[in-house]
Amino acid sequence: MRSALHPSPRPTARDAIIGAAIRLWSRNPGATFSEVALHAGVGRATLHRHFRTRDDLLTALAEICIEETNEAVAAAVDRNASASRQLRRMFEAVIPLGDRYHFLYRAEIGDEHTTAEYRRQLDRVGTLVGQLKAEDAVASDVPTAWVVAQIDQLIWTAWNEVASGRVAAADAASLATRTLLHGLGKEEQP
Amino acid sequence: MRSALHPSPRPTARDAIIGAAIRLWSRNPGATFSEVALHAGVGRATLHRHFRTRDDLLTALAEICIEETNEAVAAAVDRNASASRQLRRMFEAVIPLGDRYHFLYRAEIGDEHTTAEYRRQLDRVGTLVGQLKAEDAVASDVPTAWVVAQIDQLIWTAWNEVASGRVAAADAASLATRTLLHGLGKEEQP
DNA sequence: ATCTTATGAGACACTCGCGTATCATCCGCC
DNA sequence: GGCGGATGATACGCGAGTGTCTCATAAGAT
Repeated sequence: MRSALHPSPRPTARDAIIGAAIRLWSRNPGATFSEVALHAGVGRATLHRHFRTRDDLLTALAEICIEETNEAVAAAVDRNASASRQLRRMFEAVIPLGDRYHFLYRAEIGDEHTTAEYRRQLDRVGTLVGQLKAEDAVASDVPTAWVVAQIDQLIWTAWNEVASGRVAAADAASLATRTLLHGLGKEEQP
Repeated sequence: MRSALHPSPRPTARDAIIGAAIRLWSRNPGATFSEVALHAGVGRATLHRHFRTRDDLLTALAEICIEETNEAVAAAVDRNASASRQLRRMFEAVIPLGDRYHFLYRAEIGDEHTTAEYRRQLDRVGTLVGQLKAEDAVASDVPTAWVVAQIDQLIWTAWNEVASGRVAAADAASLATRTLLHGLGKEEQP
């Protein structure tokens, strides 16, 4: 247990590692533990002191991502607003996080607690989809799972296109909302 | 060039390898060369005889996928039909292939020829998007890159949902078309 | 100044997957 | 029956990545 006077062991080191890992694995998901240490300006031994194994670091990042996502959504979404407005705000809150966490998309997280937490996020999206259907913003004959999958993919695609410079970051959230709710057809667009 | 008398070296072996690799890597992209050999009912040495390295096998599968996809699309699409109809037929033709080739989605193919061929496929989709815009099936203010990315993602998502049993295979193509062109909103649907 | 603590550098052993080589065997074909 | 090509089993060496350990050192706290 750490004393209150030493809130954490040299916060800078841990943060440097996390930052470097995110930056590195975003570009190369297969990057070595040694490379992470190198880019963090830290010895490999030190890295192992903070995160015993590679998986430990990975799951730590996943939990940070989930936490940060939850906070961003909670801060942005007004639960009294309409579901479609909530959706829009959610996109706006989450898409900017993509450049930090998109590499987790295909990461294999073994940790139970983390995967459970992720499922809860998807469940919350499922609830939102239910509300969207209730207020006729989404057709009720479309499987909820399909809508949830689309929202997930939309977030990823949005980040990907923004990162590659093909789409402006400012446009991404509205493009995503529009794609989901109204599609890319010409007729009838809000 | 192989003699006509020996059309190919024991076609069964090569085919068994390809089939096993597809099946195995679909479930576990990181599966070992040895595991592929095992599931193919073939010695690891034999596997190396047919495909010298792991990458050789991977790129071979990628080329097979591209080839098969091209053929499926060519057979299904009537180039005289409307662009939106072509899109629909493309979805119908390609989505069933997903269960065999979806694992290539995140595979890192180094081979130049293969990646070039893939780019040509995307370019062809881009051309189709241009036609969609020309006939006002897709709004012209939406970046073409975004539409192409959506089509790509739609194909992947469609397979994924079908494979997990959350969406019926028969519905996937029309869901994808509808999602892209009209979105999942309730109002105004064809 | 001293003592604690985190750190960096490096060495070490271990595992795993890959690629190669060897040899006996089996099958189809002449 | 004999021959040649393909195969299976096996062994070997190699390199990469990982996790552990030790020891000297630098930074901070008391």
